[in-house]
Amino acid sequence: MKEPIESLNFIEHIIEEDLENGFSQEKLRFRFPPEPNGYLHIGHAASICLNFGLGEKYNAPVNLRFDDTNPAKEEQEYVDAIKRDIAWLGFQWAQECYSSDYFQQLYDWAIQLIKEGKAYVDQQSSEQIASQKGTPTTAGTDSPYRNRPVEENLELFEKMKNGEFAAGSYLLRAKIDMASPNMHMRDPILYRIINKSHHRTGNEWCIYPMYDWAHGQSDYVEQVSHSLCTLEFKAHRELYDWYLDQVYDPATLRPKQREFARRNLSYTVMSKRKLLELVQKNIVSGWDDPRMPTISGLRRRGYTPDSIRKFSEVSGISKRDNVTDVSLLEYCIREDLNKSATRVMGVLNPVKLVITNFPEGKTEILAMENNPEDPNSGTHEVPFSRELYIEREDFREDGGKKFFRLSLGNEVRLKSAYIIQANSVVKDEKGEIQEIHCTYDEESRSGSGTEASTRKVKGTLHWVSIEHAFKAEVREYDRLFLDEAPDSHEDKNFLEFVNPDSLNVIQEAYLEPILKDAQVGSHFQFQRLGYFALDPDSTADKLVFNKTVGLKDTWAKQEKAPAQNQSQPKAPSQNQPKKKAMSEIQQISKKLTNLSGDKLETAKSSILKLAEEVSYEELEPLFGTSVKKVGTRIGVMLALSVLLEKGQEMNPAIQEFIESGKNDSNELLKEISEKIN
RNA sequence: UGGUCUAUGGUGUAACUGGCAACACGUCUGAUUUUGGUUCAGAAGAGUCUAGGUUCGAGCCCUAGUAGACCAACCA
Repeated sequence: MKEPIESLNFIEHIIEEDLENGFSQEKLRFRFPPEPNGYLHIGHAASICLNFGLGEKYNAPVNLRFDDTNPAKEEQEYVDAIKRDIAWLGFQWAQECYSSDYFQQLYDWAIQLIKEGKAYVDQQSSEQIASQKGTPTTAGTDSPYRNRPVEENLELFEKMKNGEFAAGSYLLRAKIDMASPNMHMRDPILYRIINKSHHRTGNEWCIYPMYDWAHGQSDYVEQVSHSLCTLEFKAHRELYDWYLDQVYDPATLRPKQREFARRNLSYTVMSKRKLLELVQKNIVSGWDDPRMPTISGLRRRGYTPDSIRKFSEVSGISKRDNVTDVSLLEYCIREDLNKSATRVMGVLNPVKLVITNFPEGKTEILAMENNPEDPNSGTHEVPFSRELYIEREDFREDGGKKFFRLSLGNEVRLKSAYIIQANSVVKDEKGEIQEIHCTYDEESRSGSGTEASTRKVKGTLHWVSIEHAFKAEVREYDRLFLDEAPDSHEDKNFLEFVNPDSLNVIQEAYLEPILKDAQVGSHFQFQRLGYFALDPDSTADKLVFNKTVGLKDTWAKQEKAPAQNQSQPKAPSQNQPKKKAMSEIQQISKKLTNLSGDKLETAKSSILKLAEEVSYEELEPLFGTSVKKVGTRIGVMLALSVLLEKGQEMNPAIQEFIESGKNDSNELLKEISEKIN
């Protein structure tokens, strides 16, 4: 047996390489650096799992560092929420740090920069500075204050710090290169004046460092070895390094910034600004609305920490743009909950079922398995009686062959109870079914071991006893957006894609008695329906359950399929533009050399057919197809033969292509080329 | 239009110093099943954006294209 080689992501490759080059493992140190201006989402989970995962893997400390350099946006509420979420995910940070812890050090370094002539105080308006900055394609121009004497800079900066100037009136800028192709190097701002109270430093400061100045230096102070961030900071790296150069002491560790792609999830948005907008416009109930891709939303929805960590693990880390399918996230939570969730029964859309041969007033207590996946999970008691609720969708007067549920004259099993047969229905004046009357087989009780109890029946239904069930609210969720990538449309605002039916509230679901004791944080499988968790909105009088995710439902898929075919014909060709024919030929041709027998023949004939719609102008460029792509050359040769038959005149290019075909080592290509003339 | 980055089945990721393109989700069969769930067995689906080149051999190296992303906040 070969050990499967552990596959590393590119960050791990970098670390391994560093280690091989002599970097000592004890010096490895990471950090997760959120700005406390919003809640963490599933995209952050990727970064959290990356950094803390690396910490676990290499036994290295990981700091939680709040990047709190902007008192105008940041709040303690977010700090608390972020800490709660990371802890909930099961990670422990080595130290809780704040960029604001380093304000004094940062200030001292700034003074040093000024003294070295590497920073100056500017006093222009933001418009002036912006216009001097140039554009990505044109160089910027120097500020008139760029060469202010050191002494004057020192004096002004001192006054900035002392609060002698109005907000926005003065700035400290690094003196780098106004002509750099990297916009971030065009004399970036180090400090601005903000007259706001900071959540940690209060009114101690009125000048605040910018991200670039604070971030890299914070990494340095903490001696973070690998500073991982998302791709949009790639362009900042040059500045990160420049700042570091100014303060770096070779006796210490020098942090390195590396960038990876942020994780996107289909049918949702992943930017704090947009999530905030959903909250502020009351499109959702809050940051922790179960439809939100936030950690707190997922938690409330019923996702487990393990499922989110698993999702991050299987999603991986890379540098390309991505939109991960939500089905992967759903797979992760189903997999986790299948192993652990207690099985219970609840009916969401009830119809009354009367067992006419069951004694009136009698209650039978049945045992139901807590979890068939776990033999040690035991059973719990479920009351059974003459009048039950089952799901309305589980009955059809005439179900047909593929309907494995209850229909007139047919038998099904009631889960953990008896086998019943439907006999008649009672309808109201509108024709809607009010009651289903059935009879049960007294000998068939589940687990009784009788022959009748092991009888094969068409299906098994979940149910609740009307007398014993209690009412609860159930909230079902669908994707928040109808578009796979709602914020990827230049011409449309993401809010246009909000799914109006993302929340479905069932006021009166009927649940088995054991669920009265449900706790927030525990997970249940409502048999045949999905996984559910108690919502914190629950009160003693009224419980509220959130549907975390449905069970896989191949029946629903089957039922939907024919309808979809009607409304959305996915058939290509026909009304497609002509250009498609050529690319379709290329598509088919590619795999030609893998085919044989009938498959090869059908491929060839479809190429011949498609060739009817191809013009010589489209075909000719493909004569140059490289020799190793035999399949494509065969396809092109076939198409050529059709054109020639249709009267295409011979020319040197064609001649040459055919000759090359005749001399090819591939038999099929040879054969076709020779057939042409 | 300048700079930087990225391109591998429908989706997300692998493929170590070039050596039969792998895994997971999804999709489709079939078996098992007191959940149309789970589990099990299997299948389809990519010549790695295009065109050249180097090489015995290229997803990987080189050249030129193409497409997408990011960069001009006193945000992070």
